[in-house]
Amino acid sequence: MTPTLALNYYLYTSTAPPNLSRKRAAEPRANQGAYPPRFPKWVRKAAKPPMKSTTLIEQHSSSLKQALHDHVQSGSMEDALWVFEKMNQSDAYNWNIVIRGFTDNGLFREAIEFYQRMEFEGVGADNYTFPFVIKACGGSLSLAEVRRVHGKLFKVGLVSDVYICNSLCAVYAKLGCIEDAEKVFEEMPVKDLVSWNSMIGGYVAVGDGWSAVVSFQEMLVVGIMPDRFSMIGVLNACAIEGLLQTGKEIHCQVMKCVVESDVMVQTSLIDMYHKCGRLDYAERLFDKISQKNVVVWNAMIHGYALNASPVESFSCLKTMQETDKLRPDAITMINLLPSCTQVGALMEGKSIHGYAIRHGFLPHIVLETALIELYGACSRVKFAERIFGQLAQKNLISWNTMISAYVHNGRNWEALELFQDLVSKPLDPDPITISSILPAYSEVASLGQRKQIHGYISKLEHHSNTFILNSTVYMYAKCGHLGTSQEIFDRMIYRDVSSWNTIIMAYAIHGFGRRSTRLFSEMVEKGIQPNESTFVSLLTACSISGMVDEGWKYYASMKLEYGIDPGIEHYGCMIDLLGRTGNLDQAKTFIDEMPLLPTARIWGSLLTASRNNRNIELAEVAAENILSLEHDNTGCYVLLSNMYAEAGRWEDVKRIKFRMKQKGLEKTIGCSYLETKCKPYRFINHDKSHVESDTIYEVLDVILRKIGEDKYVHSITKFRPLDLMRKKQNSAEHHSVRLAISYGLISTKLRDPVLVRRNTRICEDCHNAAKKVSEMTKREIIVGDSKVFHHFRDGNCSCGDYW
DNA sequence: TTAGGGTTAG
Repeated sequence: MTPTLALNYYLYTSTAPPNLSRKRAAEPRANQGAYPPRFPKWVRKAAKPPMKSTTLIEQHSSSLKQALHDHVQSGSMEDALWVFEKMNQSDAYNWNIVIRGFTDNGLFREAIEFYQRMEFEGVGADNYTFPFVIKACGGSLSLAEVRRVHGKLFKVGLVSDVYICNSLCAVYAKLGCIEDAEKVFEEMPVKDLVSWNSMIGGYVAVGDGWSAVVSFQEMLVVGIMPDRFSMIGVLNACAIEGLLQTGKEIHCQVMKCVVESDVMVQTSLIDMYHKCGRLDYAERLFDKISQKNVVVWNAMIHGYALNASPVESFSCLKTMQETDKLRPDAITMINLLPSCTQVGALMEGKSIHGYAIRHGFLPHIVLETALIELYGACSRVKFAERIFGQLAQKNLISWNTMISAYVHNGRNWEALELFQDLVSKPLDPDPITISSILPAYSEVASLGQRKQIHGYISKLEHHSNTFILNSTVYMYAKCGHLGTSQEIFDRMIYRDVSSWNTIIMAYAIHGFGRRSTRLFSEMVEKGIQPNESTFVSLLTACSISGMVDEGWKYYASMKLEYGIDPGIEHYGCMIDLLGRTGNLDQAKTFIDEMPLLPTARIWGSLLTASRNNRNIELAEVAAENILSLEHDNTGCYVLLSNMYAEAGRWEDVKRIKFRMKQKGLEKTIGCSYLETKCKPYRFINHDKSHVESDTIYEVLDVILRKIGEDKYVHSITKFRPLDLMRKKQNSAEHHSVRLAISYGLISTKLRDPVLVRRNTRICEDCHNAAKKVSEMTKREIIVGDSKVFHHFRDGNCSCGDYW
């Protein structure tokens, strides 16, 4: 019989099994795997224990009690039960010790079942029994059991016991039922320090930092002196709400009382300063701690990651190991991984993964989720999938992380499938799930499917959540329905800074920069404080709409008026602006002088600028830098190859193709999508699969004749004959975007715009043709490519011919 | 013999 089975055998039969093991019933939790284990029904339903003679036991009752204590304290629950069966079982004291033993050893289910056996045998539970039982109910996350025990308290007249009420407050809050905790607290005739601490901790547990701070202040008003637990609780509350000033005041109080040198309080202070964005305060405090433990080092590593200082995060790890001779634990790994994710440090992330395996930290759901995020961010979807597939337990965060990994890597169909899978599970999607999946809907789903998800969201508990509405606004903008975005935005009762950032960005990607800047002014007038993302939206608007002077003005005001330091995204927008005006040298100098390490996104901006200004040398520099950061950036290879082709450098085209083949990379097949009457249609170049293909081609031929593009004309004319032949093969005449526009013109209402979406950038020839078609047909044509939406009207494009 | 505790995923 295995130790766990033996333990249950004792629990229900009180008869010794033949091969009694002296081992512990179960090892303490090393990780968050499936624990405690489930037991077979036949063990649970074993017979009621027979009555035994207690004469001998009574003679040795004192030594038996000592033995019971010893076994419980050492976690040997099997032995404790063996002793218990020899004791006086009408004495609640003995039952309490066993229940406490189970609870302290994480065997919550067993604790509850043992209490039920106590009830069954008619032994009256007392004021000591219930705190242990309530704690066990909390441990097993059993709200129904807590309520049952709570009801019992009324019957036995213990509903006012301060210890029991404190336990109830803590457990209700832990299970997310803060109103129940508040009710118990309010009805307590006597409240002590622990009661207040339980409520402060309870508010923190449900993420309500403000109420926790108010509770703390009320506690001081009624004359109760805070202890270390109060300080830790209220500092957590300040961290949640970003209340730096209150946090500093608490720090002053800490300095005045005995808890000043308490390392736990100091860790909470450090964490609070990090979460309030004050690395400097956190560092100063950290340096003063003479005896640093792993937890305080972990808090520091986490703080650096939180404040976008990944290098410092890794330096911390080094010093912790070399100077303090401390061994990193699973939490160290969890705190380090976001730093790897931030800078795309795949090798370092893999080392951490290896370390975690070697040191037995896995399975660990938080650590594994952090690994999924890392691999997702580093485009290693297969690794992420493998970890996700092997998770012993999946929680909502792990599902959300895997969905985000798919979306981040453009694997939108897989993301949708996974989301559907999640919906069929008992887990309820939360605002993070919805905001993660909506970009996939905006990329690949049909309008019908998007309306379906919108309907699904409106039935969710969080349907009016600002976070979800912001994502919905962006989803409609990203799939070309800017009007719907504006309608949802207008109907929002509460708009936060992200709502404004979203709508500014929505107009930005559609090339309506003026509208974006007007919205920014409106936002400021309404007293909304812009943040870093506001300026990303605003600078994107200026960049896409070619508003160069305004761009520089906002870039300057960001720091001067709002005290916001430019981040990598802002620098990217400025390089786009410089590229637009043809200042390639300035753009390169800008990159060289940037205080941040250039990322692939930065080099990507330079590459776009080089392409649009036909500077192959600089494009090569940019591309090499991108490929040194992202070896499998297919788009980068393709763009460079197209530039060589346009310049007639066919040897270089061959060289790029060879490199791509060597790396197993394939060019993304360019597709154009059109939706009419909620039916999606997909076109590839020279596509003839559509049932109305003949009509589409006939209409296209007529249009091309009318706009003077019926003969092969290319933007670059200096080709050798052989090159011209190669070019002819790639003629834009029947490119997918033209086929989609042609079908759009004949299948939609006359006054409606034709909306086409592409998975890759629209080529220059089709861009020119679309301008002419809009002029000739007097129809608005909208083409959303992989970067921006082009609104073609009266022969002009909203992008100002730069994209 | 009872209650509350620092760092951990988007």
